[in-house]
Amino acid sequence: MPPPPETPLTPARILEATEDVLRRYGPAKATVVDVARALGVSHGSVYRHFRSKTALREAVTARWLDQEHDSLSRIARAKGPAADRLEDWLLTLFAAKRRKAGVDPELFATYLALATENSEIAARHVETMIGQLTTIVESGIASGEFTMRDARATGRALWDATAQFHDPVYAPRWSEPDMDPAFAAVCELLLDGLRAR
Amino acid sequence: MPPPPETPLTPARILEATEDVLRRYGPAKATVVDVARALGVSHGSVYRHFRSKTALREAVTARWLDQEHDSLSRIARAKGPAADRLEDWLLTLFAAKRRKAGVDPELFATYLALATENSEIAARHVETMIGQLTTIVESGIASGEFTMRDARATGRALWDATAQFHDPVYAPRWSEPDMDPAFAAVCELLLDGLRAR
DNA sequence: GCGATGACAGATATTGAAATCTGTCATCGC
DNA sequence: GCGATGACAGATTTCAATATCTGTCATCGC
Repeated sequence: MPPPPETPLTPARILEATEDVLRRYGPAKATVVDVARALGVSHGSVYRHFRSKTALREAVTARWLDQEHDSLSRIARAKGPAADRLEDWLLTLFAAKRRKAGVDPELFATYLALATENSEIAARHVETMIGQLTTIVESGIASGEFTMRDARATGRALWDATAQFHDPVYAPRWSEPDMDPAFAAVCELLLDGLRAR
Repeated sequence: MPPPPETPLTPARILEATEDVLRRYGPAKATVVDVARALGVSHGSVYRHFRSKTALREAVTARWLDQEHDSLSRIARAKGPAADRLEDWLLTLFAAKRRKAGVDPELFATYLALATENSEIAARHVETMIGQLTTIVESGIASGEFTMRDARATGRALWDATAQFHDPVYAPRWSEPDMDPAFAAVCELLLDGLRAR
């Protein structure tokens, strides 16, 4: 542990340290005191920037989830047939979640904990995701590919129907061998359903 | 606690007592000693009929899950359009799960525990359910309503896509107000997908 | 003045000793 | 002979004492 460096204590530095601590100890063991120690400050100083330990965890998780949003929203707003973009979007989401669960298990566990507790952050993430699905559905309606009335209800239905492939509670199954065909089958069924309208 | 009645100790009586004990204490607190006490015998006698505590829990849960199978399989094998029967089947399944979660929370918790541990019993239940879905899909193919190649893969996809409405990990959400429209939206989407083929 | 500090109270987690439970089996009584 | 028993070993759970953590705030030093 280095002595306090002369850089000022900022929310960004605290988040960085929190992420490290969470990765090292996991959400069950990581403490605010650990974070302060990693930064070479007292834990009181951390509380100057974040209201509570929960707020810290949420800020880290929000940042972590945001990485995902960018590439997905690019797909959602791209050109081409809505059905193709939808499939691409779902596949990319599934791949990203699977990668995160494997590569960053402790941060993934943090996210799972938030999701289980019905955190505001998790709810917001879901809303963002459904919003992007809705965008794709709307563009499909605009282009005449789809004809349903309520794009948002359809976006939510797509989100619900693919829960197995993005809800963190299912992460333990994502490494099973038959997940890819299962995903493909659900995807195909849903796309057929959309085109039918 | 009545003294040992003169009835012989049978697996059926033990299951009955186990169910009572599970309902009273819940899966976390119920012990084999409790079951034996309820029957007025020593716990060694219970082990004469069931290999382990796990085997007991599984036998109780299997019996409990079987109640569901009958009415569902009647729907699966009934006459009429496959799409209607499928909707009926899914709706009945959802209603049954929701009812059990509310009326019998301790036995439901036992089932949830088994499902979480990847128990053989839970896997068998899933196979039975997918089998019934496959039956409906096959009858739809036979009647010309549907035209997909692989009925079983479709059955599995239907099961996966409706996980939110039957997987016990989602039970806490089943009492939320927007579950019924969400179910209807997913159902409609899936049925459209089937008819499209 | 202002951010940082560390002592503090109450809440939560850890620990280790004691109690209970699971599963086995030699023995009992009918 | 045969199902039932209860003592037993090892695993697991409980419980209470202890330690650590969270969140606050009066005080410090720059």
